[in-house]
Amino acid sequence: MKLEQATIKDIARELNVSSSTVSRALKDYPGISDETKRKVKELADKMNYRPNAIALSLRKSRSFTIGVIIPEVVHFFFSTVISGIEEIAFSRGYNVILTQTNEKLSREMNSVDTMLSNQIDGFLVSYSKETSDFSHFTKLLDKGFPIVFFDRVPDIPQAINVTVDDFSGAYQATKHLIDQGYRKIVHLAGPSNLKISKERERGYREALKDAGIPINPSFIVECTQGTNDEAFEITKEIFADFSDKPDAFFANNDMAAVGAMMACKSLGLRVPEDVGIVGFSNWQFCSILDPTLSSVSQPGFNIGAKATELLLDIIEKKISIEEIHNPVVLETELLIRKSSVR
Amino acid sequence: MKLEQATIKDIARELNVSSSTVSRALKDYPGISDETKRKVKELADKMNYRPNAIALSLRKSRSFTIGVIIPEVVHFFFSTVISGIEEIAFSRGYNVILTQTNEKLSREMNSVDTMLSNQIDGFLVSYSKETSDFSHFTKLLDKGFPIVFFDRVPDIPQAINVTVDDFSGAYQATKHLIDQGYRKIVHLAGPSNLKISKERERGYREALKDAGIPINPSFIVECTQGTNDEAFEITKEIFADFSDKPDAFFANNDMAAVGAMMACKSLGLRVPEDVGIVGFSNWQFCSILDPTLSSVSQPGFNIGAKATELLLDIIEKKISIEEIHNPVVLETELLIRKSSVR
DNA sequence: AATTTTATTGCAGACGTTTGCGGTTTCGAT
DNA sequence: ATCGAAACCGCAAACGTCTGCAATAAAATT
Repeated sequence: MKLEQATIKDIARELNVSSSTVSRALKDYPGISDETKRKVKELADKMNYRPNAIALSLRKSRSFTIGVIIPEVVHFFFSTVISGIEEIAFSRGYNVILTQTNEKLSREMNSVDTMLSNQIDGFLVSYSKETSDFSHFTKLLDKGFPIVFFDRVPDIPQAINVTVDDFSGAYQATKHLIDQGYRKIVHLAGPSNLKISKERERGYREALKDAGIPINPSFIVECTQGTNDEAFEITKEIFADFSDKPDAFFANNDMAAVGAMMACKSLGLRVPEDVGIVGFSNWQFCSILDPTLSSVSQPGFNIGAKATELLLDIIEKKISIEEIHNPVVLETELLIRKSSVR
Repeated sequence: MKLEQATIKDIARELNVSSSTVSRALKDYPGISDETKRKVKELADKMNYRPNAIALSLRKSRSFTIGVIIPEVVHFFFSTVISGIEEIAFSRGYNVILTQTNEKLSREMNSVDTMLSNQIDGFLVSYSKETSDFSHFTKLLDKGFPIVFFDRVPDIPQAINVTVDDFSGAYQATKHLIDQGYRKIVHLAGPSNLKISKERERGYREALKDAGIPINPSFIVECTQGTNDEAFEITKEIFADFSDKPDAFFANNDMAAVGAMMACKSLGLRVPEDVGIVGFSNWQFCSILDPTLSSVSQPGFNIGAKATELLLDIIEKKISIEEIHNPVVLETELLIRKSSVR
């Protein structure tokens, strides 16, 4: 079922000129008569000529395609990032090829391989939860291959990273809870091998410290899954087990916050009167919950857009890797809604 | 910054054989001595040889890449579909290249063009709201180029479509409301140029008809945007303007249902006691709303998976286009939650 | 020893483009 | 009439891979 696409050769044959002439005419090279250019362009139009990008890629060893590797597509944050990536890539004439790792390292490595053999010009990656060894990336980085990491970024010197200010977001969120009079704040933390989790926890700790509130280690609970069911169970256990009941939750992500909220409701606790809750990420649903959920917004679209701009600038050598000494950190913003204001 | 990838030629030079021999050895062609094969493979391994997919594509005029065109990535339903697409494509050795149209026809046509010039093997498309002329697709279809449409599908004979049973889902939802004793059911409809909107409305009408409830045309209101804000306003207007107040809402999508729910709450109406609400799509947030939102679930992942399987089967000529006489219709399922049970 | 078979490899051209370099016209100037 | 310079165009090679065909060498057959 192949499409019989017209090629430069076809045009050349029809017009009794060489393919070089056609190629040059189409590109308005100097040294081709206006008459020839006109004829070539006319025929090209008529034959519906479309340059074969594959042949071009081979010739130039460039594909004008970037590879995106993310853990999961079905995720509000990541889909927003993709949108940002797609937008910039499209406007600058690049294609986006996409794979999700489903949080599996093996698949991540596999994807890197097939994308490389497809001659992509660079990578945009947010690595999987399983990834702790980055050699499949450092090997490439060391050869000068363009890679930009976003959101989940590795702690290696060569890497170019685009992140949000997790620390500040978490700090603001916790401080806000304190300002509202909450004192016994539980932190539903994320997987400890992710830098973002650590940063958010650090923000939480710092805010407590600055307010002179002692940190209760048992108030920091790791939610490895990050699902609302998990957080629901954990929250119920907390209220059942602890003699010192908490009066607020700062969750590592919105889903966990929802779980906590649901658990509180099921225990007859009112939000925000009895318990304050703040999430992280500002997913779509925050504003339609009851009560609406306060959350730290991450500019997903901008992350994608910024990372792509950086990558393309590097690919097109508009900037050198050395220029980007320090990581790009985008601002987070605490959106205060009803769940944390009493 | 190009990656100095080892090529077949490099291996050939090193081993003092021709590139043909290397090519054949790597593929275990007959007629190459085991000794040569061993040496070639060893060196290929050592040199970290990776076949150049671009060169292959050029040679075979096949790219093992499929193009996906969707209106928006940041959309629970579509991201789920993408996930299904990605899963099947990956397992069958295909790449996925993605673009979003942002509901713009011009961008849709543009994407078709650049993907074609990238020699993709086939298309997976859900067209934009602006698209009413399908000539950019029919031109290809007539030449036998593989395209599978999903969700938003055109009503043209050549097209191969994967949809869900919108009619049945809407029918079930409406019937459920009737069974629960609601009588004055408003339908928040979708854009009328989309087939899915029409099907859903048809299901709504049919269910009313079968129950012997007369259809009130003013109870069918088009929500062109499909946002909760829009539905919020529309719902408030309905309660303000109509002397005959409705007691239930069946929305074309979940966001509209949320808008209706919020409007009801703001008017002091209780859900589900005073007003029953059912949405469509079963977005993630349905089960975390208060009350939880009944909705018709669309198997997004399966839609993506099924559409991709079909497309790849056609590409690989496992099935002929003629074989697929009637469209693939996947089942929808009404998930009854609290918002519609009194 | 001559001939055929078999096993193993190489040549060359193709996929569609681009591009350095050289070739042919044409024309004005001497 | 001769020369030089524009102006215009074509040749051929290259990107990396595959493959039909031919070639060579070695082994088997007569």
